[in-house]
Amino acid sequence: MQEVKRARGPYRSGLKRRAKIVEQAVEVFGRYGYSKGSLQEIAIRSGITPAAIMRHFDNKEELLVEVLRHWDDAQVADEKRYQGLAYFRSLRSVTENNIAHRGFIDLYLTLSIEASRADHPAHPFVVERYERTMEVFTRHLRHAIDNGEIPAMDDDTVTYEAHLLIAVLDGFAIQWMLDARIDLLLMIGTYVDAVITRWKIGGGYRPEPAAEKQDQDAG
Amino acid sequence: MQEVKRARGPYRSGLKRRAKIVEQAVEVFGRYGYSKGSLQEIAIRSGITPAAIMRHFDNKEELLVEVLRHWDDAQVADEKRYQGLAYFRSLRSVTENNIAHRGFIDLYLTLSIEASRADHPAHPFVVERYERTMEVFTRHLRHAIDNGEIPAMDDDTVTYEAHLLIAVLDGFAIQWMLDARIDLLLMIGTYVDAVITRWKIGGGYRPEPAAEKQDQDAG
DNA sequence: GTCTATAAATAGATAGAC
DNA sequence: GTCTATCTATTTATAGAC
Repeated sequence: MQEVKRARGPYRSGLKRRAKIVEQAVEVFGRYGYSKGSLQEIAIRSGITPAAIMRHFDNKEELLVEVLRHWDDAQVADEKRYQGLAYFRSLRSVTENNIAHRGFIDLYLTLSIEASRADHPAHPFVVERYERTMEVFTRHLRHAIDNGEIPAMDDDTVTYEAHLLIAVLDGFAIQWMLDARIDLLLMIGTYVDAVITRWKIGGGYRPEPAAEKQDQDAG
Repeated sequence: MQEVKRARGPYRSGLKRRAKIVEQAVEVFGRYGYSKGSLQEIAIRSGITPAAIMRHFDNKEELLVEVLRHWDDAQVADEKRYQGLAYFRSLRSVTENNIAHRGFIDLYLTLSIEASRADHPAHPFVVERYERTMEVFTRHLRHAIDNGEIPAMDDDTVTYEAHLLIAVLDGFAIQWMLDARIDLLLMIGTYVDAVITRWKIGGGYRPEPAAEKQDQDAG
């Protein structure tokens, strides 16, 4: 995380300062959200003044864009290294990495909620990132099916399992933010192992549109 | 939801106005969060001035407390009407109710993230509410076990399943906030049905502390 | 490239008239 | 009980010296 982009070019010190600002912005936006996270706070942490930040970024929104880009770079690294079930197993090490850089999880959750309104500067980014995650999850699940790692599922089930996995990851992250004592790695690892086992025995969850439930197994 | 507390006492009109303020505060805090949600916005929606709000509540934090109390009243209603698996089946109608009053879901998620810092005014409330939900879920799960509705699980599994259910509910809610077109009721209903089926066949998920996974089933 | 000083807008909160 | 007017603090952003 530190010492990235140690450029030897003509403006190396400028870039280092800029990287420092972005690094602190990740933490501040993660902690307080984009709206409430102030340039003042970011400036103090960077050992700088708000006015100096405005020399590096035209406005606050530009800084947010840079933060999101920085965040994305750190996340898409392992995406191509694993295929099928191996990809889902790798979510454990992804989680380890996220825990080590807590600012990113804070930022992700905070922005996911804050940017749910369409007029938020980060809204298009958050929506696009969510759709990309859905695409990645469904692709690897289909890959696992096509290669015989797990039995077939229909399209609705594949889509639902992807939604469910994202929900579990996000939901556990919320619990971890609320109480850092919980073992996030264990909870996510347990789910990943369990869901892979479930997929292998053909136990994908299939959404059934409003079947007028009879509660027939109630007593 | 409307017309609660139609008091016939000496100060009935005052209470009606106060209720109106709280009602609008739920929506504003839900939409923008507590910090960014302004008294100005609440005042305009209530057809009133910010100064008038301060006559009803000593400060902004007092208003938040009232909002949380109001929210809680609406939620704990059905808690005692169902036991064991029937309680988990009732989560479907709870979801229907939540969808009908979107402001509460917004408020819950927004505050869960925003109030994760210990210095937030709503932090103790959010933590306590989370622990209460854990207690309710584990109690009903144990009730289902004790009454023979489902096979036994060890304590760690019961706890994990409660964490997991909360994560799924929260995670799906996030997705719904980000894209209101998804069928939240179907997604939650599908999980509830599936997890009950899974519990019945003795398929509770059991967390296994760091067993130095061998990846032996990798392919 | 960073600083000090400051502008312009908005926040929560108070005073006092009615 | 609600209003107008105002206070203080904080926000993003700009101007200009160094």
